[in-house]
Formats: sequence, structure tokens, C-alpha cells
Amino acid sequence: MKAEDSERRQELLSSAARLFRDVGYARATVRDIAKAVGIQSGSIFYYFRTKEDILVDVMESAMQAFVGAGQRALTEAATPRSKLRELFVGHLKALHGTTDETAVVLSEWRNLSPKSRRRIVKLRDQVDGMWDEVLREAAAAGLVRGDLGLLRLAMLGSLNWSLQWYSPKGSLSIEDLADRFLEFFLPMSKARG
Amino acid sequence: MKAEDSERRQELLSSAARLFRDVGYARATVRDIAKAVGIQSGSIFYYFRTKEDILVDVMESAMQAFVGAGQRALTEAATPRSKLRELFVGHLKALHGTTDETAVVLSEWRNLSPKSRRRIVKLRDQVDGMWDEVLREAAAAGLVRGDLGLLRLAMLGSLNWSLQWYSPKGSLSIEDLADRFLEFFLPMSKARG
DNA sequence: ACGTTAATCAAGCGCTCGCTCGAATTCGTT
DNA sequence: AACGAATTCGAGCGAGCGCTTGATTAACGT
Repeated sequence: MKAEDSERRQELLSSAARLFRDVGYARATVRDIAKAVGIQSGSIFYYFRTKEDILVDVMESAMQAFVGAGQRALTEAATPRSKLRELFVGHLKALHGTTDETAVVLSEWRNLSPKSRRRIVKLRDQVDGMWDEVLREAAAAGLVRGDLGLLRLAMLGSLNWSLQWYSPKGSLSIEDLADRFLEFFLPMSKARG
Repeated sequence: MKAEDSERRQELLSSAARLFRDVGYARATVRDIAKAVGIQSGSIFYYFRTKEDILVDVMESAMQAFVGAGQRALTEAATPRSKLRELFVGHLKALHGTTDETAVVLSEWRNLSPKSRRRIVKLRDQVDGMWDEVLREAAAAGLVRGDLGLLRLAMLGSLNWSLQWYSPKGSLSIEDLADRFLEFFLPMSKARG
């Protein structure tokens, strides 16, 4: 098995992701990451050229989670309103889910080299494109109005900020949260689709 | 003049704040901060016990800027809608203004000790209280509905996220941005006050 | 059983970091 | 001018960092 896609490598990635999320990229040392999977710190560099390479991998797959959530919303929902709802739910689930530590992609941009940053930005643009598509349909259906680019930024801001206060362990489910937020942004049209 | 409130100390604080904002707390070294004001790195510790003390000071005065913005909005605006608008404008101005580097208070919580964190949280709660007060009035006037705590989180999320994309140098003024965002959250009631 | 390659270890290099400290300098007061 | 206090310097300590390297072990096809 090639080191590029070995099991150990995945193990390292997910341990690193959790550490990056919990204490931040700068404070998470390669020794910490190694200890989390039970190997010596030097062995990490058999799988990754640099510590930054680990971050790039983590952030890229985190962004991919958002892309996937968006694509699922677009294909599995029919009406503009339900597409928007699924976009909300999918985004929140990606943010607060347990599989990937997608939170890292929101807070560690600073530690990326310009070249790596461009790679991630491309994925982010893909996500933005899907939102804009759904928002255009929603606007055509009279659900929303105003500058749709600004609306997307407002919506994503609200959703992403949930990282600062929301816990899936609480009494508010992700679906409920998505519905409440959705009502803030389109209070008219109670049962339109 | 006591070292507690000397001019040099203020100089250090504002230089440190800018560095924290630009490259993050972890990557901003005390040597960087010292060089920015033209002294040796060791001299910093004549004014601050630790590097973290600098961050605490920066974050505390940043939070104070938001408190001040909120108080101004509450006293200088009359109707619920205009209070909310001034809250939006004041918050955005504090975020993107040139006097304080308030952005630091949103991104560097992780580097605070539990004790320091509690100090800042207290100020944040004060800000939240003002928002809730305005939102209660807005709800009473029929401007908004739903869970007001969630609404506050949604609004502040939208505003705070602007840090990721908004630049005051662009064609969109802060007042315009505040108005557009406000319309997203209360599209009915065009001219209600 | 052997040889080859993949995977891991153990040690440590070179560097930067926050911070210390005694000496030197500046400054206000008399 | 002289003194004490406030301020700054300059050198460096000790620790932790990312990363390297040569040796060592594990895994596997033949």
C-alpha cells in the first residue's frame, strides 16, 4: 500500500484535525499529533513533507465536505425553499458533525501559504456558486430579494458563527436550528414549498 | 508617570493589536511588537508581565469598543428600528474602524487563560444584553419574531463574518452594508420608524 | 529462508520563542 | 552638579519547536 493513502495517514489526518480544531494549528505540535496516534514525532514526516501539508489536507477535505453537502442539497430537494433548507441543514451538519473536523477550515486560513490558499479558495468558490444558484431560484420564486451575494454572506455568516455557541448535545437539534434561521431570512411564505 | 498608563504602553498595545490582527497572536512575537515601536524586546516586560497580558488588554479594550457602540446606539436612537440600525452600524464601525483593532476579540479566545476569558465574557454578556433589549422592543413593535436569542446570534454572526470579506476601501459603505443586512432580517415594515 | 521494501524508532540539530537580569542611560527634582 | 527613580539596553537562558537522519524492525513476495 502506497503511503499516499494508507490507513495510518488517515489516522494522522483525523487526529491532527481534532487537535487543530481544539487548540489551533499553532499550538498543536507534531509531537502532540504523533502521540495521539501512538507513534514517534519523526515518523509523521514519512507521511507528510511538512506540518503545513497536514493542515492543507485537513482543510481541503473539510471544504470537500461542504461541497458534498451542497451537491446533495441541490439534487435531493425539489423546490427553492426546500433546497435552501437542505443547504442550511447540510452546512450545519458538516460544521457540527463528528466525522470531519470542518471547523478548521473557518479559522486557520492564516497558516496557509498563498499557493495552498488558492487551492482551498477554489473549493470555497464552488460552494458559493451552489448557494448563489439556489438563491437565484429563491429570488425568482419571490422568497428573497436584495443583493444575493450579500444575502449569501449574511446567511453563511449566521451559520458559521454557530460554531461559537452551538452544541449538538443541547436540546436544539440541527434541523430545528436550520428551520429557525431560515425563518429569520424568509419570514413570509410560510408554506410555499 | 506610572508605567500603568504611560504613552509607551499605549503604543505597544496598539502595535500589538495590529500584529495580532494581521498575523495572529501565535505568530506575532514579542520581538515583532518591540521592533514595531522601536525598542528592544526585553523592554516590553517592563510594561507587561507576560505576552498574554498584552492580549488580555487588547481584547478587553476591543470589547469595550463594542460596549460603547451599543450604548451610543441605545441612547441616540429613538425608535426600535433606528436603534437596531444604529446597533448594526456601530458594530460594523467598531469591527472595521481604524482606531481599535477589535477584530482580535473574535479570533483569539483560544489564547486566553480561563481567568482572563471570564473577564472578557462578562463584557460580551453586556453587549448581548443590549442587543436583547433592542430586540425585545423590536419584537414588541412587530418588527421581528421568533426566538430573540437565536435572532441575536444570527445577526451577530452575519455582522462578524463581514470581517472575512468586507473592506471599507470598497464601494460599499458601512452604512449601506448595515442597511442591506437590516433589510434581510426585517424585510416587512419598509417605513416604520 | 532470504532479500527487498515499507514503516517506525531514537536521537538530536538548529532555530526561535517568551522571558530574565544586571548594567547602562535618561529624566525630573533639588 | 548631583542624586534617585524611571526607563531602556544587550546579552543570553532554558525550553520547545519543526524537521532530519541513520539505524532498526515489520511485512511480504518468491
